[in-house]
This record gives sequence, C-alpha cells and structure tokens, in this order.
Amino acid sequence: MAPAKEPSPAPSRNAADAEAEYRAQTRLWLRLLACTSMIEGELRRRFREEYDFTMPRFDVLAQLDREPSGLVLGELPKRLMVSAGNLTPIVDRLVEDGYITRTPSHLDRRVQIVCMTVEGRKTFRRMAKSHGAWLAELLAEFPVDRLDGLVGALDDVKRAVRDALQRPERS
Amino acid sequence: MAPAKEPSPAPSRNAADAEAEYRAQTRLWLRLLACTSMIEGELRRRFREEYDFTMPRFDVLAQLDREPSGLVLGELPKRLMVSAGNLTPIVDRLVEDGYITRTPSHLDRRVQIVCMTVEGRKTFRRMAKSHGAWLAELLAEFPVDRLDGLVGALDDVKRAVRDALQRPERS
DNA sequence: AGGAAATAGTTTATGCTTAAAACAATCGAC
DNA sequence: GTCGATTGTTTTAAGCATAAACTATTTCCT
Repeated sequence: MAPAKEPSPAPSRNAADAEAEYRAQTRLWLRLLACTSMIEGELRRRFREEYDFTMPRFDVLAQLDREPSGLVLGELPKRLMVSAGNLTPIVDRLVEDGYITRTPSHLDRRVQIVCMTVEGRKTFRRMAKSHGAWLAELLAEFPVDRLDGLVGALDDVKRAVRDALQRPERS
Repeated sequence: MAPAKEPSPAPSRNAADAEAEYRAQTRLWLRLLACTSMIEGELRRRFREEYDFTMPRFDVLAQLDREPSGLVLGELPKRLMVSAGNLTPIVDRLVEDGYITRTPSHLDRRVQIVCMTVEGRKTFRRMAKSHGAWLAELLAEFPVDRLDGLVGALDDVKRAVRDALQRPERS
C-alpha cells in the first residue's frame, strides 16, 4: 500500500502543516474544555444553591421526563454516557427522595424499570425552567445568528470523534 | 432609558424567536457537553492504560512545564479552574512520586513553590507527545480548514460566559 | 505594639466517576 | 434438562470535585 522511498513532495512544508494542525487541534480541545467546565461549574453551583440538587440527578430526571411509561434501568447509562455502576447510588437516592420509582420486571427478573413520579415530574419541570433561563443568561452575549453554525460544527466534531472511537483498534 | 408601554412590535413573533433561541442555546450546551465528555473519556482511558496516570495530574505537570522556575502553589487552582482543596492530594501524590517538589518560601511562610523535577519533565514530555497524537487521531475526520473557525467561535462563547459570570449579580 | 482582617493552604464531609470484580438471572447448545 | 456463556445490576476500591470550616501567617489600621 504505502510505496517506500517515494520522494516526499515539499517535506518541510508538510511538516510545518502537520505541526500547525496539531496545535490547532490542541487549541480546540482546550477551548472545548474551558467552555464546558465554566458552564458546568456555574450550572452546578446554581442547582446546588437554588434546589439543593446535582446535575447528574437532573440528567436522570431529564431522560425520564420524555418517557411517560418509564425506562429500562440499563438504558440510562447508555443515554447519559456514564458507567452503570455510577448510576446505582444516584437512582437509589432519587427513589429514596420520591422522585422516581424502580420496579422489577416480571418478564426478566434481572431487569428493572424506572419511572418518574408525579412529584418528580413537578420538581423536574421547575428545575428545567431555571436551567433554560440560566443557560440563556450565560450565553446572552453570544450572537444568536451564530448559534446554529456552532451547533453544526460541534455535531461534526462529535461525529468525527465517534467515528474515531468506533474505528477498529488499528492493526 | 427603557420607555414604558411602548407598543411591542410583533409580540408573537418575539415569543417564538425567544423560544427558538432558548432551544438553540440548549442544543449548544448539550453538544458542548457531548463532545467534551467523549474526548475526555477517551483521553482518560488512554492515560490510564498507557501511563497509569490521570488527567488532573497531567494538567498540573502541563502548567509546571512552562515555568522552569516553578509556580506558587496558589497559582494552580486559578489556572486549572479547580478548587484549592482539590489540588492538595493531587500535589501530594506528585511530590511522593518524585515528579515535582514543594518548597516553602522564606519570604512568606504561608506560601509554597512547586517545581517540576528532571524526572517529572522527562515523563511529562513523553505523555504530552502521546496526548497530542491521541487528539489528532480523535479529530482526524474533522476538516482542518474548519479548526480555526471553530476555535474562534468557542473563544467567543468563553468570553460571553465569562462576561456573564463577572456581571454583578443582577439588581 | 496590639488586634482585626486578609491570605495561603489543609482538612472534612459529601457526592460523582470509573474500572474491575462479584452476583444473579436468563439463554443457548448439547 | 443441565451447564457454560451472556446479560443486567450492584459492590468495591481508588481518585476527582466542591463547599465549608479550620490553621497558620501576614498585613493593615490605629
């Protein structure tokens, strides 16, 4: 496949390009990290202060809000991109606090179905409204007409990374 | 400044716009989170597998790499955007493992100066090289000519959020 | 000089996060 | 039908993260 000893076309320019690409990719990663952690930190702080709640707990409720008939427990780790073991204590506490229920399935006794309670749904709606408003406040100065473009670019980043991850571990 | 009771121009359209803006902002946040956590998860996994190291430890070394004369300990939480208490055990372990030194200042006995050791610098360079290569691999499918534009947009997001955070807590 | 306020850093309590091992129930092959 | 593999979930050990309380030192005010 790779022909050996082909005279490399403009080698120094290629090296410089590769170097520049490297730096640009690193910059992209650092910016992603900075933006995400700034926003995440502030949202976490407000969740805590206003509702004495955490973001992972909110994320679980958000998934359940769109599923009136509940969700198989094993679906949550996949959707939230966290490990399964992580969710056990979080779901435990949400059940304890009365926001969700966890019922074993008759068909398969390994499986459990989690479902939001009326109380949970009410609380979630309130928090979701705040969440949206906080985000709007934090992003207020970013021009509206550039939102879609940025979202599109991030979709492409996401796709690129997913492809790289799904690529069979090289040779 | 704001004239009261001005007949609102096309009120329903404004409401619809606000709604759309809301959704676009939420989408932006979800994409940011998805991209960051995908990349972060993979980098963490590789740091662990290849070097038995964690990202927070790498981040500390990265800061110290650019400061041959060392850094005041208190500078680290600011640069890394983490809490001070968080760093104590991380720095402890890096000292224990011989990657950095921590020496009290004579001028002010509250202050400590952290500095990378020769061993630490050597290890860091190796890891930094892998880190760059991993990032290049993960982002390989994202077109090079769109990197700078995306970085610029994220800079603007970062600025917007920082401004929002620094704004005096409203009224 | 003496004491209050500020600063640097650590400790504690709580919770998130992962990887890996353990456990339990089901499924499949024979 | 039984045994081995697979699947769903929990447990465990280690580490990251924050907020809040605490210690030690310095600075500032009078």
